[in-house]
Amino acid sequence: MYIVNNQLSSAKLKVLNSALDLFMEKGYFNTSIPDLVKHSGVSTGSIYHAFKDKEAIAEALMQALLEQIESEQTAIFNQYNSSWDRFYELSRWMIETAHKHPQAMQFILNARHKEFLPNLPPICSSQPFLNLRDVIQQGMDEGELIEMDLMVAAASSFGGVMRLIQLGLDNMLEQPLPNYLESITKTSWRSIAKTI
Amino acid sequence: MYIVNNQLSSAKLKVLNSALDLFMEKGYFNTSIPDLVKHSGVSTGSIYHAFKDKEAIAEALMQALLEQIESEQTAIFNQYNSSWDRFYELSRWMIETAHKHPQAMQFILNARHKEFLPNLPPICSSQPFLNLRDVIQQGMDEGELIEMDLMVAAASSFGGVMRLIQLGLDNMLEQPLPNYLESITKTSWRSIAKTI
DNA sequence: GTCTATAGTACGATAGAC
DNA sequence: GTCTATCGTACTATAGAC
Repeated sequence: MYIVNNQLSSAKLKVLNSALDLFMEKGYFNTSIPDLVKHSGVSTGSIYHAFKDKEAIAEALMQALLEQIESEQTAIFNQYNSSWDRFYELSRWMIETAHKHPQAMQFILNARHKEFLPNLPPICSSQPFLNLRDVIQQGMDEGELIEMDLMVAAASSFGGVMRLIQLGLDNMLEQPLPNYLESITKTSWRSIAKTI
Repeated sequence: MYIVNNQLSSAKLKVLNSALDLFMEKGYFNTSIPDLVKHSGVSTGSIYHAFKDKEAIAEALMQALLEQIESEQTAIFNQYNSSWDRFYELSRWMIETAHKHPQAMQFILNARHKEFLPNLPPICSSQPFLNLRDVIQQGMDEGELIEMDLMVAAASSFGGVMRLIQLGLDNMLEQPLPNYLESITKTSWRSIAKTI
C-alpha cells in the first residue's frame, strides 16, 4: 500500500494499489481486468465507473506516484540547502523507497511506460528527474563541482546511484540496499566533485 | 538489420530482425503475429514452423543478441589488456552500438524481459554484464582502483555510462551520443580511480 | 456507485493443401 | 518448408438491474 492520496475515492485507491502490485509483479499486459477485480475486491463495473479504460488506470497510477515523489523531494529541498546534502538526501530517499516499496521504485525507474502509455513523455523529462539535474547545476554554480556538461555530470552521479538501486531490485546485491548508501553516494559524487 | 548470424535460416533471420524492430518500437505485447507477418514478409505458418510460439521468438532474439555482444566483447578483451583500456573500449562499443542500432541496445538495457520471458534470469546476471564487472575487479587487483565493494564500483563506473546511453536513447541529449564518449568515460572512471 | 452477465473482438495457434 | 483459412479462447468494455 504505497499510494495513500486521500483526494481519491476508496475504490480508486484500492484499484491503484492493486495495479501497482500486479503491474510490477506480472507486467501491465499480463494483468487482466479480472486479475484486478480479484486482487482489489472491486468489481469490473466499479473499476470502469472509476476509470475510462485500462490505460487510464496506468495514467492515474503514474500521476499519483509522480505527485507523491515530488512532495517528498520538496520536503528534502526545504530542509537541506547545499548541493552535496541534497544529493545525499535524495539518494537516501530513493534507496529507502526502493527498499520499502520496491514496486513503486521499479515502476518509476524500470517500467517501459511507452508500451502502455504511448503518449506520455519519457519519464526522465518529468519534474522529479529535472530536480535531480538542478542539484548538480547548483553544485557547479557554487563552484563545488567540476565544470562539465550537465547531462554528463548528472548521468555520472545519479546514474551510479540508480544503477545500484537497479541491481538491488534485481536481487544482485548481497546486503540490503540501505547498507550501500554511504559508499555509493561518496563514490558517485567523487566523479564530479572538485575536492575529494 | 542487426542480427546477421548465418547459422540461422533466412526465415528465422527475417523474423528475428523484424521482431527486434517491432518489439522495441511498440513493445512485445503490442506486436501481434500478423504484425510480424507484414513486417517480415514471412507467413504465419512459416513463423510457427520456425518457432514454437511467440515467446520462443523473444527467447531466440535474446540469445542471438547476447551471443553477438559476447563475441564483440571478446574481441575487445583480446586487443586491450589494461583495466582502463578495457573500460574505455567497452564503453565506446556500447555507445556506438546505441548510436547505430538503438533498438538492439534498448532491448538489452531497457526491455522488461521478465514480462515476456518470465523464466529468464535477470539480464545483469548474463555473461556480458559479468564481463563488465570483471574489468573493475581487474583494476582493483592491479592496484589502479580504490578498494571498495565490487558492486558499488561497477555501478558507479559503468552505471554512469549506461545512464547517459539511456538518456541518449530517450532523446534527452543535445548532441549525438558518441560526442560524449571522452567526457563520460573520464568522469565515471574518476569515481573509482586512485589517481585522477 | 456497485454489481453480474455478456457482447464483441482480436489474438495466438493449428490444420491441411501445395 | 511455405502458404491460406480458420478455430478456440481470453480479453476489454458495456448493458442494465439494484
